[in-house]
Amino acid sequence: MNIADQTFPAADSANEDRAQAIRDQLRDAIVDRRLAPGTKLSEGEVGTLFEVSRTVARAALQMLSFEGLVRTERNRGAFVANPSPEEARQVFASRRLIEPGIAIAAAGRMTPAHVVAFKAQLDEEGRFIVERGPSARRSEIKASGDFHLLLASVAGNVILQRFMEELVARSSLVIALYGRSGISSCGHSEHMQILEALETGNAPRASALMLHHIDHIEADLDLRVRGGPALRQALEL
Amino acid sequence: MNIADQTFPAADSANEDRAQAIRDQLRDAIVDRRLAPGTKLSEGEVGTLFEVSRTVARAALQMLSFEGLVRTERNRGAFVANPSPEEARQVFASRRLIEPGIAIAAAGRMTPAHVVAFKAQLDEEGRFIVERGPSARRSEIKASGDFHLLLASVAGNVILQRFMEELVARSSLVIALYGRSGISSCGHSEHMQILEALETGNAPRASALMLHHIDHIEADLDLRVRGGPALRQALEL
DNA sequence: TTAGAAAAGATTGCATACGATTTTTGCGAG
DNA sequence: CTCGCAAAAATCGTATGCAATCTTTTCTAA
Repeated sequence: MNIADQTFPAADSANEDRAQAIRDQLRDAIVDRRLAPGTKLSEGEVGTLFEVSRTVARAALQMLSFEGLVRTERNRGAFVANPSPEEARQVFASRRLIEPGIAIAAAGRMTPAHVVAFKAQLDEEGRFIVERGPSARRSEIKASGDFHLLLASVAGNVILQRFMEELVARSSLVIALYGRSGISSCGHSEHMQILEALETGNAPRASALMLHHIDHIEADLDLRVRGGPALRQALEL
Repeated sequence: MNIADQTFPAADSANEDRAQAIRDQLRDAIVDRRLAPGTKLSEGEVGTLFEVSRTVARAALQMLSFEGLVRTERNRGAFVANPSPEEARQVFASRRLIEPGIAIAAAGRMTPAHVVAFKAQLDEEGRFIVERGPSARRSEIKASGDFHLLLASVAGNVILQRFMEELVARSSLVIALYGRSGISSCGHSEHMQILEALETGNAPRASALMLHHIDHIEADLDLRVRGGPALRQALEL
């Protein structure tokens, strides 16, 4: 696996917790689907990959399990989460509840610098959409999530920001699992509309657009159980 | 079945993760104000107290730091969180955003068993209010939080439920820090009104009542900085 | 007397070791 | 050939040890 392809520990992350750095890399790998749901992440393996002891690897896995990206079973190990359709629905129900409010808060705090950041974000997003292929699709899902994270950071509530980080990460997993193909071009245009509403300070419109946007994302999922949940459970791993 | 499982942490949690059991006890102590904000929680001390190694104590502290109840500083240790007024405002802003939606969801899922559980909860809450004294006041804060947690469990979204657990725990800390005295009797009656709306399936009313209730809780805080934030920062441990 | 530096002490970060539990493998009986 | 069972391997849970870092104390010099 090329998950730990970071050569030098950057000066910044060397000063920080190594477990946190490993968590970030693993999270990226999970959200990008380089690690498939259900993949076993043994402490020893993660430790050797990142050249740390099991202690540190274990701490990283524990953090991911708090975020819901990894499920751990006692005396068995850690596995990349494999969210059920029901979990997927709850993720989007949570987003429907939270994100319109975040959009309203953000609309009242937009600065020109924020607008610039959003424009750059949307440009990047657009680049991945014109490309095709599995790699571009992964980047597209990630970039789409980054839009929502940027919005949450503008809203200025660190607690809600952390909630959104978790929800966006889990959404990426869900989209990768249950997503249909040709969705996100429409998502991109909706992001642009939302930015427009934010720029003009039209909070109600931004909020309503966000709600529709989330609905559209969820509507483009195929949440029917494939072959029944029991079978799925039995076959996984 | 949702409030009944708050029994003694004896046989069940001995079989479970010990770190989790320690986390629960520490969280209760923090929420109950038996551990004052700013108190140092050294790994060794926690370990000896609970008769486990530093490894296990460390894991428990890490969990609490994820929940925002404990703040850890590298190479310095863990301390009971000391939320700033700004953090307090963000906690309640988050609750204003999330809890009305939870009330709506819960209103659509109430069963007679839920009603019984709520009645029992409110009875207990009332008992602590007639009593006076610091111990009763702590129990009162905790019982008041339990009402909101029960509501979240009825709503049936495990993700939102976890968010609410964090928000309620942090709220308890904030109330203990910034709360004025004679607040909660009014809170109790509001809880009863909310239950009434839930029983009759009046979701909009339950939602509106919840919003007012949160406003009232926050209004009864004194969030003025005491002596300036710089001084506060300088003096605290 | 006080400022500053050096040593002592305490605490965390991390690695490693060992027992416990689970999973896999190997082998013989049916 | 399949099934069951026991031994082996793998993996986790936890304790402990050592080095690094931070804090406190102590000692010296202006």
